[in-house]
Amino acid sequence: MPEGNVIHNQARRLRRLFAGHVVLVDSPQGRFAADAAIVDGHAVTKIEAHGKHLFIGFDNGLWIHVHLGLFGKWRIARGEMPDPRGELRMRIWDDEGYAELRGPTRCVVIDQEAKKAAVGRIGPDPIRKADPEPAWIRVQRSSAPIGSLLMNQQVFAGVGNIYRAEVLFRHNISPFRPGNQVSRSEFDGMWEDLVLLMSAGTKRGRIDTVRPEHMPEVMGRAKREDRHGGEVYVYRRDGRECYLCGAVVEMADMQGRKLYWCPGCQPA
DNA sequence: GCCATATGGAAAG
DNA sequence: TTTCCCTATGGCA
Repeated sequence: MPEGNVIHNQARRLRRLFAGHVVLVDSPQGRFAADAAIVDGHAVTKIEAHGKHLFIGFDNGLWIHVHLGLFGKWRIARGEMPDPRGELRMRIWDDEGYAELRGPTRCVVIDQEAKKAAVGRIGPDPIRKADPEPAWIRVQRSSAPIGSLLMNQQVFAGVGNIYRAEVLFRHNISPFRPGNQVSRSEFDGMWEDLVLLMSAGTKRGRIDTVRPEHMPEVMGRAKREDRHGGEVYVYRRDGRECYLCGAVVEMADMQGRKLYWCPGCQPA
């Protein structure tokens, strides 16, 4: 259940474990078996994360392309590989460690050209400190709500439901405001914030968005509330009071995903 | 056991 | 805009 920060974090861990190593690859579940055989026994040359996409490169010029989707999970560890358990789509391992992949939306072997095309399909990734100009152009020309544009991977690669809700809160912008009514300075502010928040999220392996000066207010209450690994202002806090203004945090469906915002801090 | 839920995205209509 | 896919887990009987 990952946003871009998690994918970049996993890429780093996989890199530390396997970069330069000859590895074995299989698919206990069977659905990746034919593809696994193509890279099995080859050396890993590089591992890249672009937005929520992960690419594992091999010395035969091919790549494993993984997208976790909503349910996908990696288990990455040093030591001896355990016996297969559950629906195990793919395993990569050597003498030093192993990685297990379950439930991905996408896991296929592709060539260099297809890899390049996949990267080209997505927008700039804040974690890669990409040039935000293409995102600004899309936002500025669109009448779609900014809450929807932030989730569009062709506009902002790697942003997911938590960062979407939180960055809008931090900049006091209503998720329903059309992209073409977002100013350049508001866009720049959100982009810079995403670079910092998502980079920090990559290092820590969790999402924290509460500013240091607000931590005292938050900590007193957060303990009794929903825990999901980080401290946030509005994500999954619907029905509870905003930490800053006291208004009740709202929730609505936006294109099939749950959207959270504070009507007090983010007026329409 | 059953049901709802989850940080996502593509295909179908 | 709706439907479908992928898997595990936690709450409830």
